[in-house]
Amino acid sequence: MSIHDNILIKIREMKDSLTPVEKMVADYVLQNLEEIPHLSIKNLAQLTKTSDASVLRFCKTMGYSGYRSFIVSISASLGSMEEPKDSYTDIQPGDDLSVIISNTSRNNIKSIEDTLSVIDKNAVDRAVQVLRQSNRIVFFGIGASGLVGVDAEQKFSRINKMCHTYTDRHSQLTAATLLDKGDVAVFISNSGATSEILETLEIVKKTGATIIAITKYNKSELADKANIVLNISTPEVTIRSGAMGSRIAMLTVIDILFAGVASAEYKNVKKYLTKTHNIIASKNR
Amino acid sequence: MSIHDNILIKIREMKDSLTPVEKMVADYVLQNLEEIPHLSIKNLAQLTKTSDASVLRFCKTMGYSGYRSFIVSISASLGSMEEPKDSYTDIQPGDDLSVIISNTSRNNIKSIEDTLSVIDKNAVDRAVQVLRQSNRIVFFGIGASGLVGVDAEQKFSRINKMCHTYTDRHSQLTAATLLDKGDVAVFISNSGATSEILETLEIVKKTGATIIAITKYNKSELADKANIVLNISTPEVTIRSGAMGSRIAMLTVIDILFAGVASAEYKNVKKYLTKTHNIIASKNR
DNA sequence: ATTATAGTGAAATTTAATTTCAAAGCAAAA
DNA sequence: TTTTGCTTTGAAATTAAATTTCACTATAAT
Repeated sequence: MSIHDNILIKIREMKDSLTPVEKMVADYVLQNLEEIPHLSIKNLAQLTKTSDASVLRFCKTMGYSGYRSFIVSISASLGSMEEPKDSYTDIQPGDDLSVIISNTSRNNIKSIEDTLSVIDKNAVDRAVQVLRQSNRIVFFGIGASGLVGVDAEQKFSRINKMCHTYTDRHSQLTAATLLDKGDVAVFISNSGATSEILETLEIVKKTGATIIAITKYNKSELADKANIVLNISTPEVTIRSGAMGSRIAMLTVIDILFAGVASAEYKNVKKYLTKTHNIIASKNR
Repeated sequence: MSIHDNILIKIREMKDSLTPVEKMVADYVLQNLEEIPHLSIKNLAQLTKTSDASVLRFCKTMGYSGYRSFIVSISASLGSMEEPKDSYTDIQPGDDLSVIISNTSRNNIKSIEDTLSVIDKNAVDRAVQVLRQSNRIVFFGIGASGLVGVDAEQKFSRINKMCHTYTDRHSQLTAATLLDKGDVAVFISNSGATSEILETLEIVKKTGATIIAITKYNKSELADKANIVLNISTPEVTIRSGAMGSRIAMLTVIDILFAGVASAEYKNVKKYLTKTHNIIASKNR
């Protein structure tokens, strides 16, 4: 039994196959995880209104060799439970460079981690289906989000998907008008409230194209009107530091979509990827 | 004493103020961390060729109330030690979507973490100085790296730095010719061997502008010829999945440079950031 | 040389963990 | 309904572990 198995999960899983008294112990343990390691078996028996023999039986049933190794395992699980994640840390004036380096990196990492935890797997699934079946894909994004769109275009082009990115109001409006039922419009906007994006959104709505939104986890007009919403989590420290985290999260969502499509259509996609990779490699000799 | 204090560190710190016998125990514990939680105090006394009383004294000296709570703390520390980080994982055809989601995210996270560990703080320091003192900054990158350059341009523009990005061979060559002593050229290239980039590099070399390279940790012509090299670490699974990780690492390096410059010049920079933020916000009402 | 003092382990004591066993509960069979 | 066999349970007995006490040793200071 590995040290990294979380005991909480294990207890919950086993709970159904426990005897009534064992279940009482299980419940108490789950409710009072933190204090368990400091209790003696007798203490725990009293607290659960059972007997020490029953507590020990519980430990054995859970697969431990005795009370001691049960305690050890609980402690390890407690230790591995993520410590209260430090929140995003804005860069302060005059910060030491090594602090800047580590904070910046950590913020970016956290942005990915948090996105992973808010993203709706089901929505990703639908998005991948829609992208696969689409005639063509257009990406809409302004500013930093526009860059994410360009990145997406580069990726999806490599597997021979018809796609294009529009990064300014004018071309977005034009492109939006020309969309059709079988098309997919991917809107990329952290706030979900960028005025240009909303303008374009209105027009796309009328065309019947499927709308995918990549936007922060929050109510927004964009999120409301999209057919599929892919949420990202982003640091709230963007004001001074210039929207650093959100691109990273957005790019990760793009990566996921791309990987989802590429993996599902691997047979076809493989030859494209090899070809596009080779041409670039040969040019770089 | 928090559960999240790492005991290894604590023992090492205290080691000097321990008695000889206690030190023997400390050494054994450090050498055999994993097995300690399963030993009784008598076992440990035998293994360290001391007595149970001494082992207990050791625990007390370390600040624990007894052997039991010492064990609990060791277990917690063991639990919190990061499990062996899995390496980059390529996406396989037909992978389950949730696997794709988590692998993609993890690869991106790992790319940042690894970059953090290979990056040379000193080089970053010099890069920040150079960027601050420069008349203007130009970014050179092709393809995905070009996007990173554009991102950098967006950022540095916001703090009123003269800068521009060139993403194709033609405009790069043109811009390179016009560089001067006080200028900085930032080359962004994962391989460090992109032919267009090397062409441009030759020209920049002659102008006397300072050359910063953002490139993977490896020998390369670019790394050789640059004045300052900022290394990134990138997954080696790029062939099929389309250079996913490296952008993220590159963007993080850009973030670091930007934060470094912005933090050092905070007084001036603050008003720019506020202004640029406000104008965008007001437009989005 | 003598006296503190800190460090140590053996033995004694206390406490905790484990095992054993008999009683209680309960369901299926007679 | 009663009997039988099985499971569950806690009290008591046993064993093991942790803690305390205390006397001995070595070393440094007087």
